[in-house]
Amino acid sequence: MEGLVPLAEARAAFREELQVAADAEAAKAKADPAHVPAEPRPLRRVAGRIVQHRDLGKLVFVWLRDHTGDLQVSISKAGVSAADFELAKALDYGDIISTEGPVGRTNKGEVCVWAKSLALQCKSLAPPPGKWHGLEDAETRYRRRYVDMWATPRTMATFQARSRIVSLVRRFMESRGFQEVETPMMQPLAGGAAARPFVTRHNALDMELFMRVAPELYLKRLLVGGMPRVFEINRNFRNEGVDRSHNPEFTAMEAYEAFGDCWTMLELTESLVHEAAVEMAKGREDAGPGPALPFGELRVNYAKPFVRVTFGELFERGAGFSMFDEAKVRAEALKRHVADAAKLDHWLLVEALFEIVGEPLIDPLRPTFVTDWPSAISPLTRPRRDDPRLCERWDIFIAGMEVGPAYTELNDPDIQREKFTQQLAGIDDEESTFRTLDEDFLESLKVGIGIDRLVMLLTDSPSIRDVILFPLLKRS
RNA sequence: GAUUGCGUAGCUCAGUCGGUAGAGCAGCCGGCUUUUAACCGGCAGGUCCUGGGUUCGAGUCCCAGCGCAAUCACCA
Repeated sequence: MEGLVPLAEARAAFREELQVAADAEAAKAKADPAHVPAEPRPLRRVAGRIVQHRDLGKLVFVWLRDHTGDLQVSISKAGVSAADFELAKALDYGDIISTEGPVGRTNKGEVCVWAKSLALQCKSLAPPPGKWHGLEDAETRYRRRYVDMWATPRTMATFQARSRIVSLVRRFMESRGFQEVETPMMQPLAGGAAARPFVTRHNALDMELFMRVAPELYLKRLLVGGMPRVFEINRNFRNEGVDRSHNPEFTAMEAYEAFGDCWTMLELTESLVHEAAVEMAKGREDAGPGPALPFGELRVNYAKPFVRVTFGELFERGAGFSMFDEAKVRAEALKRHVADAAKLDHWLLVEALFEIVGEPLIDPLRPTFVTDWPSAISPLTRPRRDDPRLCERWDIFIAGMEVGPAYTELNDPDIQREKFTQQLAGIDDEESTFRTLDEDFLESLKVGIGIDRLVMLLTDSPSIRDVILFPLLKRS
């Protein structure tokens, strides 16, 4: 601790009446480049964490950082008390100080608060990570996010963007007449999606419980109970693998509307994603018209309308033959070494082939709705009246990622049960355990949007761990 | 779960053919009143991820384990 301000001194400097009159960004805006501050120049009181410290002898420059950005403060020996100047020289990276003084500029034009006084608010005891590399080690960034947040400005910006997006989604859904609800995270049966659940248990009730894989079953019950339009923004938990676009817990917005159809939900999703992109494009120099936002090497254009293409058309373009041609589908599946191709049902082969030959044809630069999925692989979805082989379901793909599905819920209990059982016949036992039959029926339409993936796309984040504050890691 | 890569100072990284553990920044001491990765002089700083093995000698080669990353599988 040599050279550091003694703890007792730091504690003495901690003043409860701290008043932050203006944050760093406000002070900077006050000092418009063209504007010469009138005398007497306005005093600003600012506080922040020190991210630069240059001691020139009788003049000390520091940069303060808060959630809005960085601001320079200059402390001259002649401008402050002897004690304050000693403090200024002893400051370390990571310390939090408050200071007060007139806003001005340095000879080099840098906006700057010329300190008249300063106070240490919080002493940093641990050496911070590098001042210009930021924190680059992924493991440290995820495990010690609170360090990453101030050491890496982009991290702070990403999570501020996430808050804005979630807020926008909530306001958007409310403006469309949807009511926000909360449904159980711990469920006696994990239903609503074909996924492996986490198992937990309630001791007093001596009861096995599952962390939900989807809110679907409960949201539908709310429709049965008389709420016509509901949505929930909350976590789902799936006991599956982890990769760049999968975290064991993830946030989804799921919405249900009674008596709607899936084409109105398509328009709603299109507008929602578009508006979120417009919000993110604000004040961004790298955003183009549309708006177009960068995602890695791509520039995704969110201009309305989004691309619409049918499942069958994509399949046929990729495979070279119709998905209804059972012989060709089977031959192609065998040729491409689809797992268990000999045993699987025709439509499960179509589904597998679609992923191989169809999905790659989707333009990653344009949000794309893939519509009219085969009924046989969507057992809970209402078939189209004009062609019952197809159903009222779409999925939206952006930059090669599946962001969310929507479908019209089947409301005939007998047909549903029959198709469900039928589909299970083509699936191995372990997986079928976790497909739970839905017992509540009402005509409705559903949409689910993966919030994490949407945030990834709109903030140009390559990994889902970059948009989740505390992603799951193994114990170190 | 499988494959591949990575793990060296607080941070970012070098480390050659197996031969005394290195740099920049951060830290400490000194100097400097307009710096923008400030600069100048000096000092200090190591469980080379962990455990075995080969060798006269291992950061380096071999085996096992742990963690992270990418790809694949599962899934959204």
